[in-house]
Amino acid sequence: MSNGGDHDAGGVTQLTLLDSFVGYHLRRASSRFAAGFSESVGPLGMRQVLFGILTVVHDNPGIRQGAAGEALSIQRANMVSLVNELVDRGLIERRVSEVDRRAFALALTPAGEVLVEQGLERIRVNEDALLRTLSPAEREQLVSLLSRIEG
Amino acid sequence: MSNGGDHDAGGVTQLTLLDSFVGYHLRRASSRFAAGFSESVGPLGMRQVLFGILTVVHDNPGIRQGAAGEALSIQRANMVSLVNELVDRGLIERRVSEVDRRAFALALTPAGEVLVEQGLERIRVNEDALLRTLSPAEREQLVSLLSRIEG
DNA sequence: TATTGTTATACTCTATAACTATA
DNA sequence: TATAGTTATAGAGTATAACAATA
Repeated sequence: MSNGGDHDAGGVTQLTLLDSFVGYHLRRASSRFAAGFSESVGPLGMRQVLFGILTVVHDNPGIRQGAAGEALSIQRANMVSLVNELVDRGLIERRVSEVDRRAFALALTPAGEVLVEQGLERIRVNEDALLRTLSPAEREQLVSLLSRIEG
Repeated sequence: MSNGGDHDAGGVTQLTLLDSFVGYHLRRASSRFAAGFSESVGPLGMRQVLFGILTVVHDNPGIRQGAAGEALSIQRANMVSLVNELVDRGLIERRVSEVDRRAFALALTPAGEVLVEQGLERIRVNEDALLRTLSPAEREQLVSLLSRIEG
């Protein structure tokens, strides 16, 4: 049948060009994990960025707002509303630093600690599901390769 | 010196919790590659999404707009303005499909073909730079591991 | 009825520039 | 003069719902 040169509607879409690029696969895999995060941790009212901030503050109690953003590659200007959101929800305590009155020292509240623990558990379950096709060794290798190209 | 419990300003920020998660590393690596893409291909007026569409159309001349979006996980509604942009810039030709008059058949214009070639070359250079710390075998392994967790 | 593309809309993430208060 | 945080704003990616034309 002539289809006037149109692409075969029943055919498989080719991705030859994109397939050879690492950036393309990173983009797809990352977006898949982001979707999994939304499904599993979203019901706790958490987004990836917000949870990232919580964990950094968990690991570094009293950290300055700017330093927390720096660790996560979030710009100062964008940290403001994100931290506000966490403070408003009672997950983070923000007080003026005693060593530099320009700065804020961030710490988790008890509610914040609880939410971090709940989130971690859900992320673990989610990642185990998404990575089920990889052996533990392959999974380690993936993390190792990725951390070597992060910067 | 007492700092009232504040985080040591000169200390290294810990990322213990995040570090164990694949999703976190994917997010960082992907964002690094996206920045590299912007730097190298951005001057051609290309963004990752737009270039993705061009390559899919290149690989599948006459493909329906919706099928192209599907291959890239772009929703129908969001394809409209993206394809408009490419058509307005003379990179893609959009004509009513001869086999289904509801659909558009997409194809690259000569200018689109040229831009794809230019873009591919720049992406190659960029990826070689970002992946310089990996051996060819490790690079292949990374792509292989990533494609196994994409879907 | 189902599907293709469209419009309208909203939320989030990211980026820049100009401002304030403290250092 | 430089730094920490703020405000305002704009661009881009992504998501949903309702609609018209066609199958």
